[in-house]
Amino acid sequence: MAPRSAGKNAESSDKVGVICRALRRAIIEQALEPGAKLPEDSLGERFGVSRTIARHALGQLAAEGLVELRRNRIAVVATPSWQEARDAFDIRIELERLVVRQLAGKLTKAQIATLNAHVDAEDGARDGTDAVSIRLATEFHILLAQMTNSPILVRYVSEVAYRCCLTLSLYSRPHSSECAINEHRAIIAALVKGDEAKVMSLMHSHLDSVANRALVAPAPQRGRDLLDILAPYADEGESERVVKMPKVVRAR
Amino acid sequence: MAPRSAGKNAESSDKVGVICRALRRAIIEQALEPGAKLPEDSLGERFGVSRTIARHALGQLAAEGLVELRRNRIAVVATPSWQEARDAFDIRIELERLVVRQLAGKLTKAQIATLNAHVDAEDGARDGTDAVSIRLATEFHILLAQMTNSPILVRYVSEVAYRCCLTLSLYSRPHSSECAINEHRAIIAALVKGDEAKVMSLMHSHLDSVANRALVAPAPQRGRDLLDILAPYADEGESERVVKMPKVVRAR
DNA sequence: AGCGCCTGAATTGCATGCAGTTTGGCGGCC
DNA sequence: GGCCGCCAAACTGCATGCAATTCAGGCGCT
Repeated sequence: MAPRSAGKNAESSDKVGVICRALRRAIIEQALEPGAKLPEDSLGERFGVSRTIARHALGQLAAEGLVELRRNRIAVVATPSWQEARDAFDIRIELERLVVRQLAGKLTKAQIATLNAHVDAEDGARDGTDAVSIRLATEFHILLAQMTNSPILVRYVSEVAYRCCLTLSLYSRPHSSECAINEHRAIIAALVKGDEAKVMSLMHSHLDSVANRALVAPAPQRGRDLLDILAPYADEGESERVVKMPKVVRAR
Repeated sequence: MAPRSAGKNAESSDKVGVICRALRRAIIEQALEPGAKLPEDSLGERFGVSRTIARHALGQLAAEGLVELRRNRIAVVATPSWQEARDAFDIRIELERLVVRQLAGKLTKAQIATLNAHVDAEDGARDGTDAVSIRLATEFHILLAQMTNSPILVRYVSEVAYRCCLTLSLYSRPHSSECAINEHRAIIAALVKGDEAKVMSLMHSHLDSVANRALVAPAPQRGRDLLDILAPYADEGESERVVKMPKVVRAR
């Protein structure tokens, strides 16, 4: 909540940053599904800025892998392939092992309190929407990364975590996140105890289980990613030759 | 060399991409030292585009951590702190272990040939400038990452490798890179042999040795990063109250 | 001489305008 | 009826212009 004076990257306090954060959040809360169109005009209008700024924001998000930018085409929310999702989780596991390795036994009391408070919040939001639960769970991991005081690590963990979030909305069954909360508690406990090996294996299995629960199977027989792209829209417009986008930018 | 149809990110074939690649290369070859100013006009003029495009390119590079963007201030080539450099190498080690783990024993003949050719090129460039050697060594690692066919991994390894390059120009002694070449050859051999554990430990020690050779010491008594920032300019303009930038954007 | 203010040049922040490309739908043709 | 080509609308790619901010140097004051 605090302004977080640590430099972060190129989007603090300016309008581009506002748009980026808003879109990121909308994406990970699945208000914007993969494949949703993001026209520069609509974005600019929605946020009260010109296309130039909206465009710049899209560029940043594309660099993070959250949106896809094709030349002369409307930007869309990224639709990672199943393989990319798998890769993202692999990378995430390694990065987060690094995080907890650096953190084991080195947490301050205040940090421990912060983490516990966050997990309590996760617990409290259990009866809310799935989207909020997912966001909070993701933010727990980012919170951990931030405690390493390594901006680079924060950036990479954040990015890859967001990316994983994105894939959850594509390939995941509606899952209960209770176990995740317990696993978060276990990780905090191990971190406090300072057992480096333990906490690394906990984190590993935690992420691995999330990945396995989420990335159920390569889908029926997905030889083409076209199927993946159409998957979210399979429940309506089945008689049309070409599937129209059910929701565009959601506002206006 | 092929157009590489794989989407990559938001900067293929457009002018922004050209500028990004040029600047990246200039930075890792140390033609642009950390702290060098990058005014939008000069960039635009140099590349024959408008400020808008130059600005966008700077945004992308900032997202990669190669340039620093401060509001209302001229963009500069990033000057990572010693700690950030250390962190970058830590992350890089983990990521590249992941790379070689996926690659061990799975290289095609063509890939092996490509790798060997690259190392030969490194060898051939040994009597060239240091900058070229460093670039080639870095590109070897990126080449490896590309062979995983994981775009995400490619992106992260590239970024972090570039970042490490950047730090080399700040904290490294002029080192001979011959040993690095031999280590590269050893890694290829182990990859071909398919010994996963061996290749991972080789990669680990390879990067670790580079890091240790490079990041010699925390510098005299760097309580302030101001010292780090001024370090590259310590050899001239010593009588001035405020140090002027020795070289601006190098062209015009 | 040293210090601070003040002013102009340099530079960024951002919106707008125009040109080129894609899109989607309509009408004609087979 | 189905298919192909054309056309207008939508959208992006990019440059330019204007306002706001920073920066550098000079001037006056102490």
